[in-house]
Amino acid sequence: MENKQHHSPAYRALLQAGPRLKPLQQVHAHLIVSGSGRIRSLLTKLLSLACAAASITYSRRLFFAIPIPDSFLFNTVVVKTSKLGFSIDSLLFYRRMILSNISPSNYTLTAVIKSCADLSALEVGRVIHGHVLASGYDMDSHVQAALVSFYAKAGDLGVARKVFDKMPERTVVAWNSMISAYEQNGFAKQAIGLFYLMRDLGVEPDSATCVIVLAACAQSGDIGLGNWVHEYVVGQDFDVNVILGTSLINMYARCGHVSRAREVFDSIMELNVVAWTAMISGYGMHGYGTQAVELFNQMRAHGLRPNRITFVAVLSACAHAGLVHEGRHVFASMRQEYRLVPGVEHHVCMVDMFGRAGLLNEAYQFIKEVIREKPAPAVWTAMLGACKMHKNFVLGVEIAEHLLSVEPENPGHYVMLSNIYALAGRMDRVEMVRNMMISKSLKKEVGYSTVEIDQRTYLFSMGDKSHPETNQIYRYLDELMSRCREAGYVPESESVMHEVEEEEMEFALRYHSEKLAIAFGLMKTSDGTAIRIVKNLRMCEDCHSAIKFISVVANREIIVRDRLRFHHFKDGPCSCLDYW
DNA sequence: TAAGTCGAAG
Repeated sequence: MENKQHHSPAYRALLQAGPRLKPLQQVHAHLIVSGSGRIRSLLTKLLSLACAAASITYSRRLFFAIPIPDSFLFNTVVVKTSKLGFSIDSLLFYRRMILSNISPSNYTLTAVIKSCADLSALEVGRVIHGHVLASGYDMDSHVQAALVSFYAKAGDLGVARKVFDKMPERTVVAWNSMISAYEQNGFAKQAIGLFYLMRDLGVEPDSATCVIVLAACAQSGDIGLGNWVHEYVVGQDFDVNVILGTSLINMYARCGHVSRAREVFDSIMELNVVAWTAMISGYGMHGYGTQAVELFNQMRAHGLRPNRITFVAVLSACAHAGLVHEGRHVFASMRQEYRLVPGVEHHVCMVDMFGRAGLLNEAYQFIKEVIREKPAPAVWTAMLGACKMHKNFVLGVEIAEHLLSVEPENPGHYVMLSNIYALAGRMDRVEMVRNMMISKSLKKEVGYSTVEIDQRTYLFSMGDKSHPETNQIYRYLDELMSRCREAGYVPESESVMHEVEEEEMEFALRYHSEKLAIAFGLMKTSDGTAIRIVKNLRMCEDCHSAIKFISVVANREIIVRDRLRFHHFKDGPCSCLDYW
């Protein structure tokens, strides 16, 4: 590989071809004809460009035509395939490299660790971690950062943190990896905590940090930090590209500020499908179905091709806004215009849409006629929700029992069945289902709500007594509820199982976490301030009805984000129009 | 002759 060879006409021809398949193949043919088809340096450059051209088939053919690949060749092919997302190929080349007794470099190792991360291949990754230790590259900062994100993606947060803690010096990328590890595994609070620690230690966030932290803000509803990050982005003059922009859209939408989300959306120069989908779903979760459908149509008019996720967003927007006609139309266009085969998630949206609208027959017909193969449990779950909402006990019980037979370990089905029995007044059956749950030691996910007051977040769970002002909060809530009753609120006895296992029914209903959080919010803020609640589960019907009354008697706007969507309560009615 | 971190729904 002498310098003058770099300037050879053949080499220059390769450079001129660049990472483009056709020109490369032309030069390759020329090399063979002119007799220089076996020169190692030329082949190496050719292979490297073929990889860069993202042509995995051609790259593979080239590689296997080279008799004894050297370490540089192996490196090239492992690194490039990993980067292009051909993770399995990259691992296969790596194995071949090891078998050929060629030691991997730190570059090779970071690449294969990334491949394992993309594949969530925990076992293979562990083996490669062994190679890292054996090769002595365990102190390389790139390798370490890759390991942190690998363990996070493969689901072992503990080891990820261990690797992170052992790093002698942490680059901003290492911090990003670890913060993202928490965020991706649903620990938004820990992610945000680590972000504050990073700042305290004087590490400057970069634009990737912002993307990650915005996702954590979206997850936990932390609008305070979300706003701060947005200001930081502007202050640092970061390029608000489509990735950062989409993160901002998502954060604002999920923190309840749809109009801010829209402002960001309108400011993005190169909108892609992901950005459009984020905005559509933002409208959907606030119940703005018409805007969601309108934006969907604009997106199509711009010539962008919606993907499966876009369809989930539009269809669920239709479901949450009662737009049955539009939803039908959109669903039909999936196949007809885009040749996309609807999946379980789309079927669920449709059944949900019919169900919420009270069209139980249409929902049932859809399941029987449109879904050809055996309907997935999720589809039946949506149907079951509709039965509960519209009090069709006979069908509801039938479906719930079917679901229990297919998924006997899913606590949600027991809860639903129990609730339906409760609605039908069959308290004996309610008791029975509960006992089944207890005997199987199944636990429903614990519900909690948070409320933000003066930039601080307070967390409440059902019947929570951990707060120092517990007595005042409960007294305030009791007084509030009695004023609601005077105004016409009637507590419902259904949905008791929503978050409760053993507590007494009435106690449970009265002290659901969102009511506690609202009571605290009302106590601590002045008239005119909107109360913002984030809840991890769906709200039960009793709370939904109670909050309508609270918004009247306390004369406050109350905004609740539950697992699925937003509810804006103002002077009585809720923005979801009871489509929830 | 190169690398590690980041986006949409459920």
